[in-house]
Amino acid sequence: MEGSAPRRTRIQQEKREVILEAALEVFSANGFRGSTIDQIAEAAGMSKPNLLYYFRRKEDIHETLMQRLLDTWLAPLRELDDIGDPLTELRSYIRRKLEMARDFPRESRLFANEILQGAPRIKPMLEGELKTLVDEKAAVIKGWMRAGKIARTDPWHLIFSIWATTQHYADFDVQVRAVLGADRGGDGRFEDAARFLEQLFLDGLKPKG
Amino acid sequence: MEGSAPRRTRIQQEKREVILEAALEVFSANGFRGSTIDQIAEAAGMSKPNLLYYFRRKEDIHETLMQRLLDTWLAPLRELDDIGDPLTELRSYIRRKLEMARDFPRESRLFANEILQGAPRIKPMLEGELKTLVDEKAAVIKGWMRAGKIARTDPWHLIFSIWATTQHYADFDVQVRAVLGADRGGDGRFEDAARFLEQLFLDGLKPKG
DNA sequence: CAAATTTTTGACCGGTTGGACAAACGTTAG
DNA sequence: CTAACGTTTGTCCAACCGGTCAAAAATTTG
Repeated sequence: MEGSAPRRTRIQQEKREVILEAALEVFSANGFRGSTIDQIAEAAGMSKPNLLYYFRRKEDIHETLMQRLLDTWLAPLRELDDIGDPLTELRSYIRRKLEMARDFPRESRLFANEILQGAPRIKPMLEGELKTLVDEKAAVIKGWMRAGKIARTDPWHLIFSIWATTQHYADFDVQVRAVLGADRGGDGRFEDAARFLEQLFLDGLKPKG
Repeated sequence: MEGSAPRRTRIQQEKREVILEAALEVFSANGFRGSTIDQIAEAAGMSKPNLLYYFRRKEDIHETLMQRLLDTWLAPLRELDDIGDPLTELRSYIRRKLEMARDFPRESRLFANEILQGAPRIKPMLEGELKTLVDEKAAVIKGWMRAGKIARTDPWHLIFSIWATTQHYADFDVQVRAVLGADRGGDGRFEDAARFLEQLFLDGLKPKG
């Protein structure tokens, strides 16, 4: 267990926020090893030793960032609710995830970076908390299938596909923009994506008989 | 333009292959900046100066790796053919991409790493060669839609969704395994994924009326 | 064989990086 | 004022990292 939360002055709280904001910017753009304390300190508008007064090690910043991220990151899935129309629930889950990709791309990339490197720092959480949550929601989805509310398929892979398709617009943003080009790669791309994903997940590609 | 290909001895060709194989392993696991020449040299079974005799700079290794990757990486999309049944064509494209995620996960992660960092080294290729290819195939898909062979939707986002869902099994492998757990996270996960994706892309989630 | 060429290595270098530290600075309370 | 406490900075260090270099070892060529 971790000891009780340390007492902090007002300045400490504020400066720590500034540092975390700066670190999110730097880490998500360069990865953990690709980022230097100096870069974060400069982005936070303070000297390196000053930064190290608030976070004693580079890893502490990353760890704090990751802990906060995970809470908000899984919130949409937690909201997936047994009551309410199944198709509507799934549709709004997809929409919420896509909105997060649009509004919090740095968080998405930070997470993607961590997973890509083999999740050295958060593997236990993936196998514990995350797995539990997904299993729980998979059971909910299975219930919908048994009730004939949605087509029978694999709930786990369904969740993976929602993660993959939505986060793609944050993690692979450069590629998406490059391929769509100047005209279609503007702000409208998220609405296009939302329309497409809704159709894909509800109706698939078969032409309407 | 680049000068003509340099003449190379047999040993040079072989050792360069060994180095590239080792570098793929190291780069895909740690990213470019997270990898050291020493790590690659050790994985290749040679000393650092010896490795630098074959590739004069760390970036040269990465560049060579990336050039090779892109050819094989886009091969499945190039094969997407106008002749033949549209749904069958798309189904086998998805299958091929999923097989690549299964058989070449390191290549997938190397690519993902590059894109995540903003594609500093391959952006021109994304905006040029890749965009051209995707636009071309999007036109093919649009033809299928006009002919009523598949449902009308956005071809570009359709391609994105295929990339996202298939590459997810390589790039986010740790997470997939963690969530599926010991029993379902084994070799069978790719077959489960194939079945799921086929159903998703063809029929969507609406229950059969 | 010997000469020429290619390959391998140990030693080294300059720059960067994460982090330590003590001293200085600022603020607040008595 | 002064003492106590929190904050900031300049300096420094050891480890690491990409890359050089000269010289040795191995291989190829004449």
